[in-house]
Amino acid sequence: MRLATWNVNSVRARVDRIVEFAVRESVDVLAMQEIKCTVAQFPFDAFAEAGYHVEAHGFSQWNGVAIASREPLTEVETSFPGMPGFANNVSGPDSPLEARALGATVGGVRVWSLYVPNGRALGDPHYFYKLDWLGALEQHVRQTLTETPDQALALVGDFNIAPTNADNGDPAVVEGFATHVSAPEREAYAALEAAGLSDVVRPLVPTGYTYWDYKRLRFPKNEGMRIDFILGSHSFADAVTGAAIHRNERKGEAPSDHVPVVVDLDLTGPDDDDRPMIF
DNA sequence: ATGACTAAGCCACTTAGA
Repeated sequence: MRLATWNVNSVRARVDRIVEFAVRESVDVLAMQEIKCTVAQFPFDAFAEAGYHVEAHGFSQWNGVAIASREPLTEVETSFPGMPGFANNVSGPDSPLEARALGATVGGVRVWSLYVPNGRALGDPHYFYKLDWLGALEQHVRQTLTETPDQALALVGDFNIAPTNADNGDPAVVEGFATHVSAPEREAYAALEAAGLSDVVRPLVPTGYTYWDYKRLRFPKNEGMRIDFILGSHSFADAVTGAAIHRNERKGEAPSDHVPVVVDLDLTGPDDDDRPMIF
């Protein structure tokens, strides 16, 4: 199975480009973030013509997540337990939920397409919302992997955190003055790893950014950030056979500011033929 | 000068992204 995640920054503005990529790269499951439309506005037909089922979740022009898959998606959820909402600068369990999470099962893998809140600025209500949101996500991962430790679980998407200084090449994003690189955000990311997940791309693709700001020639100067990740439980990580960051998707006509991140999985499990026969 | 991209909607300005 080939699984990809991509913050597409409006699915309607570049649907042809997205579907062409999925077909060209033989992507089986494509998790998307920032679809920037309602479910009613989603261009399902273009995906269906290319052989993809789609589950989409979006309320408005803001946020929105989706998963396209060649095989049908089951057990679809539009939030994880405890996920806080946000409206009118108030976050918490009583605020309306935003369209930032979509969970579905395919090929035995539980996939979450996630668009972690941006945070806007250090100290902004949205920043505390981001930290609360990540804390609830960690709790969900912890609970899932306590109940079913061998579940192939993947959290994929735009985490809006550069976990190390090497993941930030944008000179405007300065530690101590900007979101994405603050200690609490990095601690929230580390807590996901402590809960039993690992970045399955980094061992195979140690360097490279996944996002470049549209402004100030960030892409030609390669002043980007690595903020889009595929985090997997041990069963998922053990099945990974390859990974890629498709930097070329930042080029050309009307690109997203993010590029796709892809992993290949061998989910057939241990080969019985390799084991000694015991009578 | 801290600005100068992009997308969507109450569409010619505002909000949001990061």
